[in-house]
Amino acid sequence: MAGDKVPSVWMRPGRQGREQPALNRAQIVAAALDLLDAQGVDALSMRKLGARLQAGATSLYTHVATKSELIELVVDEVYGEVEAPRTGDPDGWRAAVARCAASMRATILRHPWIVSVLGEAGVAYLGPNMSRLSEAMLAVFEEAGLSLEAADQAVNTVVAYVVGISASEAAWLATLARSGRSEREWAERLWPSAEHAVRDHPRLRALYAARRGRDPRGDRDGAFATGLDCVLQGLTARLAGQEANRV
Amino acid sequence: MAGDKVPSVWMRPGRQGREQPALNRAQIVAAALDLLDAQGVDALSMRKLGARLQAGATSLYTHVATKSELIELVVDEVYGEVEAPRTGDPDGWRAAVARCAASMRATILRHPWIVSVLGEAGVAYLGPNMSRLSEAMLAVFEEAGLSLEAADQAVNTVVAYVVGISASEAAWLATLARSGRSEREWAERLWPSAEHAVRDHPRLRALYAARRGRDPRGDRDGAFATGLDCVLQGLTARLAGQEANRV
DNA sequence: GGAAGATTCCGCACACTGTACGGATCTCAG
DNA sequence: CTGAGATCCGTACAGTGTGCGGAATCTTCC
Repeated sequence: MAGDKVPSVWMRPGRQGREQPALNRAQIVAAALDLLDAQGVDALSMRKLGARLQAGATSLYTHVATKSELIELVVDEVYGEVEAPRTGDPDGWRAAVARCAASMRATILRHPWIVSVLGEAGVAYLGPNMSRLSEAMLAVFEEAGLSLEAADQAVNTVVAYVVGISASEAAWLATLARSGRSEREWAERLWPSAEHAVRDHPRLRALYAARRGRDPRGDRDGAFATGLDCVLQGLTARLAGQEANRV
Repeated sequence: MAGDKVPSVWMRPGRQGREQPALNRAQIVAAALDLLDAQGVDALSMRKLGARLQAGATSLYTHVATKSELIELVVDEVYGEVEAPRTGDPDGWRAAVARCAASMRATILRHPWIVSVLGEAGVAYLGPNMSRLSEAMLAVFEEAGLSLEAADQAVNTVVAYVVGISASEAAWLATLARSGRSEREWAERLWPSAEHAVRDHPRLRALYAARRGRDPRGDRDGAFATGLDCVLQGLTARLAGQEANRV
């Protein structure tokens, strides 16, 4: 009877004796991030995560209330990778914002699974990293001459564009990763289906046809920058308008 | 591809007696949409969906290869609610695009769960409704004077903004719906947590404080329109630039 | 008629999920 | 030494997507 239950703590060579707690939040979040990056969103289960930490699944619940909470933590962790803009950038606010936007896009593309988690994470606006980022962008726009309300507007607009376009790119990348094929090959395979969908749509057909031979990676950066330029252009105009109103 | 069988929606009396196939794609997709709208994304399971159609769970697999495919179909169905812009709009291309964008946002807010499914749906660009929408927007931008490539750019930019901002609004609404509380009440409850997150961020604190008393619903429409105006302004500038280059 | 083949429906089973619960083991304060 | 509290985890439960095999029904051809 007594030998029935194995005191598993002893059987864990690296980890036995509890001179220190074996698990902690930061560690769990980091492992979850690893797992997500390596295997995608479907592979994140409490059991697998526990295994990766040489711990039981339910042990995690000592440090994390629920899986959703864990995901929110991971998402904020990812936001931590975004390079926030600084006020007083010698290249001007536009360059600062553009750099931040590029960093944000790169971060999302580095973690494509984040798109499928965007709904779960709900209001992650309260995480420390997201807060830091928002504050920094607000500061830059204020410095550029916008009121706080207008700066908020501007931040929301820019972030919406960046997240929107990065999400569609990331969704594409994630589908690729799931299928394990190269982009060219996959497009080739997709083509018949696309062709059908596109039968009555000459413009779409022309676009698809034009893209067939080209490397699709190359002009995505350009497309992002061009669109961002549009948004910033609009903001600049608004800024000028506000100054005009002030005078 | 589309099941061209006549909708056998009429009387299904007992459940047995199969004078006509009892299930079909369109019906399943419609029921899934209903379920999602009524109960949110967590409530969509094959078993529950089957029950709602008075069918077994695995029966659905005769008409739908996989749950992901079903979701893609539902997403395209939703896109079908978006009012596509028409060329030759008497109010000009800008108004046409703005109307379409507003319709798109309204559609997303009517189905907030779509955010949590945006990752699954992956490349839904091939659905008939999404295709129709893309083609229509391309046509409008072409009419405005853009090349096909530039029009594609423009469409992507506008859609990214609209989806991005609507997604963040929808995520908020979905969290609200999950908690079943009124927006004001929820914000009240959230406040302490927000206050902590915002301790070292004066601009964020000012924004939160300013929003405390106000009705948050009212200026969201305005915020959307303002941001969209920015984007369109930028596109207009680009259009002018292109014309200048041509001359 | 009746037989052969398709199509549709579904019960069962399997592997897997998030997490509630209660007990085991540890550390530390008194 | 005693208790309190933190931490870890085995077990269990309700629920998931879906593969499989069989049953019922419809269609087609003789």
